[in-house]
Amino acid sequence: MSDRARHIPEATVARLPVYLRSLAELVDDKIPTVSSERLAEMAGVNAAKVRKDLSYLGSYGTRGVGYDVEYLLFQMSRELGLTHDWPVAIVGAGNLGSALANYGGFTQRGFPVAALFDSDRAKVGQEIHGVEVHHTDDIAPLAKKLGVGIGVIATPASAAQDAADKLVAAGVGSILNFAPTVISVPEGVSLRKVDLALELQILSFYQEHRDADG
Amino acid sequence: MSDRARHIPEATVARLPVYLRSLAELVDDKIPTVSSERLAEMAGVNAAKVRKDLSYLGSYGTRGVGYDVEYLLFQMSRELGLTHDWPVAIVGAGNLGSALANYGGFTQRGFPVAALFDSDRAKVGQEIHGVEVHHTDDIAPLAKKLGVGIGVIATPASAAQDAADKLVAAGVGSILNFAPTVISVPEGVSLRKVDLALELQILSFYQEHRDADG
DNA sequence: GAACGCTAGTGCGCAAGTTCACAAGCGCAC
DNA sequence: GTGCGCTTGTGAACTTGCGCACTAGCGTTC
Repeated sequence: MSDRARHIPEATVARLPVYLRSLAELVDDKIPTVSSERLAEMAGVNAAKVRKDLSYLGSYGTRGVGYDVEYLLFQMSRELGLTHDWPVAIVGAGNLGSALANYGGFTQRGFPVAALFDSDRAKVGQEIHGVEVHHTDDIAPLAKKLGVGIGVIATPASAAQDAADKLVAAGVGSILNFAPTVISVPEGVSLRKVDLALELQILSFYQEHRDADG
Repeated sequence: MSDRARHIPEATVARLPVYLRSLAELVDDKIPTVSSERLAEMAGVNAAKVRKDLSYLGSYGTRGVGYDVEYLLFQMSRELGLTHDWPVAIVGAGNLGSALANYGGFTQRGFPVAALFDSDRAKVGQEIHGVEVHHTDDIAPLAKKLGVGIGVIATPASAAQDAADKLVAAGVGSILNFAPTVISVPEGVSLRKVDLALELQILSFYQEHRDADG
């Protein structure tokens, strides 16, 4: 069980939070057990996939019955590292950075915004949603001091790589990049990206080819 | 050439906008031709993958030389359907919806915000970034009238499915969902999702398992 | 015009991910 | 306690995607 936890496929990891959300809904509705089929429906995937995904966490189901919702929720939270908070640093206090800092969903889900950074000295010292803006030169000492493990890049594309380098230098192990550019990080650092324009362009492709393809 | 355009793999489609951005940079720098290797470096992928991806669009390269940047940029824009604007409708005029409407990047990249919708009558009639807020009941007639092909859902999770249904009823063929929930759409409608909390939870997993895995 | 250097295009084996289908096994009914 | 229905867990086939390594072919030099 704990042996195979080391080899959870990426695709499975990306689905775990979706299952987690579904389980949270079931807890709210006071539903004690759930079958893979029901969970699959809620998560928008195939039932076999649910069972295989969950099997990577261990054998937490009961044949003929299903999964104990609360127990599975706990085990999954533990596996995802959500039993404790992850202080987050946001680099870039422009429109997007401010919006993210103001967005309560982060703190609520265990990702409190511990610090904001910007390279514009005029912004340094300001408070956004109760978080003070610091200069990007201070990323390393401050992020370390605050125990930041996850960094969010909300800078313009031109400043993104520099922000990433500084976050990595500060010991940050995971980066979520909102800047519309490719950034590179050393091996061992996790990197994910969110690019709104890119998503729309992908949809544009399918929209453009809709008629032609039937 | 045009035969195979019908079968471009999803993974390739998702990378095309990244190449497009790289090509735009090259045009800005007045660089006339580019090799697959250089393009791969800029896009953060493998050179062979670049060549294979581009070959789905047609044989636009020259052996021994590389790709003509402007010509490839044009062909790719055409393929992605970016030679004309795609009016977008945003459902949900809360924090996120407003932020998206205020974000100039959409219009700039050919996705003008044609309409905003909200179920809260108090918000109807307000203007956000020059776009009037309409009631969600009016999605069908208005979206059709404005020629909206792509819809963005920025509602709370509880209202997301209803928003999707209304967009689909309005003839919208592609939906970008920001609500933290799974929504279902009829076959033939493209659906992509952006979920910030989910991304952070995925990073949390790798952060939590960093030490154990070496 | 022949030979060489360079780069696109692609066939093929491999890896990752998905799905089917079935065996294992739990709980309930009688 | 025996049998039946239900649901998990997983082996195995299949699909998709990746990347190496080779071939095709353009342009330039001599």
